[in-house]
Amino acid sequence: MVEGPPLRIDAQRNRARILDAAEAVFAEFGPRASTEEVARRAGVAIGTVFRHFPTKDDLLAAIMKRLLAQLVEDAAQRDLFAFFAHLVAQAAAKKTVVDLLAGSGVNIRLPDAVGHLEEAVARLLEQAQAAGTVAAPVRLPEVMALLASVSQGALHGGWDEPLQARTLAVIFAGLKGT
Amino acid sequence: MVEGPPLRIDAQRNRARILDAAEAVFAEFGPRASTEEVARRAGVAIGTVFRHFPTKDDLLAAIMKRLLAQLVEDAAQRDLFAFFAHLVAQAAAKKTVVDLLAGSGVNIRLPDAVGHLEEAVARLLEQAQAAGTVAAPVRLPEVMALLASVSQGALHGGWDEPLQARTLAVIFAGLKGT
DNA sequence: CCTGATAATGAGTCAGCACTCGACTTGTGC
DNA sequence: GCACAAGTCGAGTGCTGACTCATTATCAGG
Repeated sequence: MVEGPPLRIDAQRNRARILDAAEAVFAEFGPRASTEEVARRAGVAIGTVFRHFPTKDDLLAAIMKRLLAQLVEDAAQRDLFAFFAHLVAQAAAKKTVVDLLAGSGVNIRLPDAVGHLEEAVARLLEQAQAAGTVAAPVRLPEVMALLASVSQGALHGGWDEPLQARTLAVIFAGLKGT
Repeated sequence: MVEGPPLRIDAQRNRARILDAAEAVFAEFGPRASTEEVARRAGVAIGTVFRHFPTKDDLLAAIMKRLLAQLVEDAAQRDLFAFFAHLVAQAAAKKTVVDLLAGSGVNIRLPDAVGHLEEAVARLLEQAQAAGTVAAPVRLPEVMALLASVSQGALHGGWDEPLQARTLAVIFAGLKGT
């Protein structure tokens, strides 16, 4: 993360446009969408995309980082159950995050960004256990696993709202324990 | 499913080899693996693969059908909980089934094969509810959703055995109800 | 302004992969 | 055996998509 001299303002603007376009495109078509499509939607030549992100994976990594940061913020504003529901509801709209949470496909490692999300969820878990809405023996790893699973499922399965609710109900009951 | 005249025996043998190779290759690399690799591992020229399966999707569909049939059989020999555990344990070894259960990526429709699996799971669910190990209000769709989710999660997350157990414990508790 | 550095452009390169097809080989019925 | 349909072979085709680079346009400091 070495910072050279600051970017020229047109470069900053393009960089931002590219990130926005990439987020939209990858959300719509998944990570397999072409870089050209991103460039087109950003209103920029393809060379420009590669000047800012030398590799497609770099571009992916950049938007993942943004999306994860967003998730951390979302987590801070909800309790554990609401966060689950939020993730599921958003899953379809955010193919990319979900795919990342799953570590699927692309060659990306964002250990610290994921770490921050884990911390946020850890806090929610503590609160829930303090409030007695989640049983004591439940630990963070299985909560993360369930979050990842359920968002994957929701994404690929295209669950409708009632199904979301019923599936989450089972998981919530499980977290609460007997 | 119109059957022409029976295949020559060498053709039958090659067809079987191709299916086996495809199952192995796609399990290892996912559906993105190249058809050439399948041909290589089957010890067959690429043209032969395409003679038997005019399209890559046809090949995918064929092995999916086999794998689903296998799953139905597995289901018949277990109770619902054991079947969950079985799926999770196998997930990593069977990228393809899981991806199919999810309907992800490839253009395949195998409605009846999936239907059979649903029937099998429905039977397990009935039994479990009769035995009181699953709460009455739980319905088939959420059970299927959980199966799909958890196998996705296990696949992409690379869970180790203790994590599998703990995650399943939460879900089982949820199914059993309060 | 002017000028050097910085950025944008987009046609072009290269590699991978699904799929084709004409030449060749092999099983099969007589 | 023989003839011919059925099957196999694998180099070739076309397309897609990541990435490059010489040229051109734009910014920023003096």
